[in-house]
Amino acid sequence: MRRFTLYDSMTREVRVFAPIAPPRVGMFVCGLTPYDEAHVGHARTFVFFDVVARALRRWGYRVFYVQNVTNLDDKVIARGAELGEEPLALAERNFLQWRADSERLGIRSVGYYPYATDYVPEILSQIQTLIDRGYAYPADGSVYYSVGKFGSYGRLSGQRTESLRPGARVEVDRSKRSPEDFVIWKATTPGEPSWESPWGPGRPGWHIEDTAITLRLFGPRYDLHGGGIDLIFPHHEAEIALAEAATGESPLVNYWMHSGMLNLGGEKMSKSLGNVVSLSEALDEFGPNVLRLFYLNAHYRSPLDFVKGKSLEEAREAYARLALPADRMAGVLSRGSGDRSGTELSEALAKEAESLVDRLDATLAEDFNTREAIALLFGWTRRLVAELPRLDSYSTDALSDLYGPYAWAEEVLGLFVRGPEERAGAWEKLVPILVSARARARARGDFVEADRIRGELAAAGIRLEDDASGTRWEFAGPNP
RNA sequence: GCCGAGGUGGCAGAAUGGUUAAUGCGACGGACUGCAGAUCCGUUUCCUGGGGGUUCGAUUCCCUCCCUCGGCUCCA
Repeated sequence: MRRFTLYDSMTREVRVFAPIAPPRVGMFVCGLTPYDEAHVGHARTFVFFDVVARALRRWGYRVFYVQNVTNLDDKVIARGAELGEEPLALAERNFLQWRADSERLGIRSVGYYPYATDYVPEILSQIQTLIDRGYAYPADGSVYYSVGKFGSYGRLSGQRTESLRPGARVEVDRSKRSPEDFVIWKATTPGEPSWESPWGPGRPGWHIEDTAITLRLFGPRYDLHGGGIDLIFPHHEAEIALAEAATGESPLVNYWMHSGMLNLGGEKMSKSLGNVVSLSEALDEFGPNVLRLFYLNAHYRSPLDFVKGKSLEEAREAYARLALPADRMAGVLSRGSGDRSGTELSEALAKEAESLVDRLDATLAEDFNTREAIALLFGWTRRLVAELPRLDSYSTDALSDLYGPYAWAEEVLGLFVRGPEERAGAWEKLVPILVSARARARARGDFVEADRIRGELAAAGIRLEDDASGTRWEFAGPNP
């Protein structure tokens, strides 16, 4: 297992990671509330934690990555009412859309997506325990957590309850004994999905679902908890209070990681501000590689600015440059069947490729510095551009060695993902026929015909490039 | 008001107690081209929000102020 460090939001310092029961790592990240489509801001967080899980696995840890789904809450119910859709069905629909999008984005590291509503028995028993221990009280059919009872409340966020502004953004609930208390079981009104409970029909509050899930799956303590930085208060604070009060064990989580927000024009991207760009939309236009490069091109804790019509366009240019040698090599390797003989790599270059992979791991192992890793990859691309003209002459082994740093990025960063059509055989046979027809047209000076062929191919997503050695072709546009 | 994260070139965005402060985008000039594109070569740019302190030396550590963003009880 490789040693690595990460910034722990609880201690506010960079710490060496040590799992409770190596090589196993329990990792929990707060997922979506699927009351609507996911947007490019959500995806930043999940791409980052995907990289964390990928890296840990590469480094020898056995990661069980759980990401919950808040498939029922006020927003889901409200949106359902708006659309005339059953709340749970609405959540299911949006969640499946999210799964499809995250699949396209290359997020495949999550082992389990538990639904909040599948953990109602665990939630009810945790609530009972909290009541028995004096940390929670029923009122008007709901149950509230008594924040004042939990001594270390506020440790993660640095918030002191006395300095909070009750009702700053959310209306104060009159059934609470104290304004900082939060609901863990919510009495339902007729027509809403509900479960029987000792306190009457109701549904789970937001904060408690996560601890019910992690207590069940990981036990009272686990290794890593992640989420957007906007969740620190109150959500993560509440998780700590709920779990530690219920189990009597501390700390609930050994390492807290929070990723920065994606801002749009300096503001947080959110539905209420109406400045969202949906993830599906962005994927359709730019593909996963461009999006991932854009996200990972900043440090995960920094706020990142998203400028519509600019950010992803820039990332697309940058990706095109970064991927040029990688795509060429992948093309050469996939076209041939079996091992090709050819020029072998000079020892110096082979060594360079190998040591670069080490440096990439080392860079990422320092609090997941994806930006530095990408800068190193650009360096490799610069290095290989010189090899471009003679790429075809290298042996399979040599090409694999040269591809090493890109393979690393593919494994850990999820870049250089290629879609199935790039491997589809038909194009490989048909495009060269058209390319040679165009070459003949050019040779006899019929540029109208030559440009027509190039134009038609471009429309079909095939880009032609002429250089000294002839005409190359490749797939243009976003990779799916 | 309180808590937290940030403030680096035209833009995005890294890093470091000490030579030219990375990388990418953009722009400009040149090579190449039937044209285009890609590519190559070259040029272009920040003394790191303001002030003070520590130090031989700070952009980096400390203090203070300003600004931006997030949170302040169901936001990734």
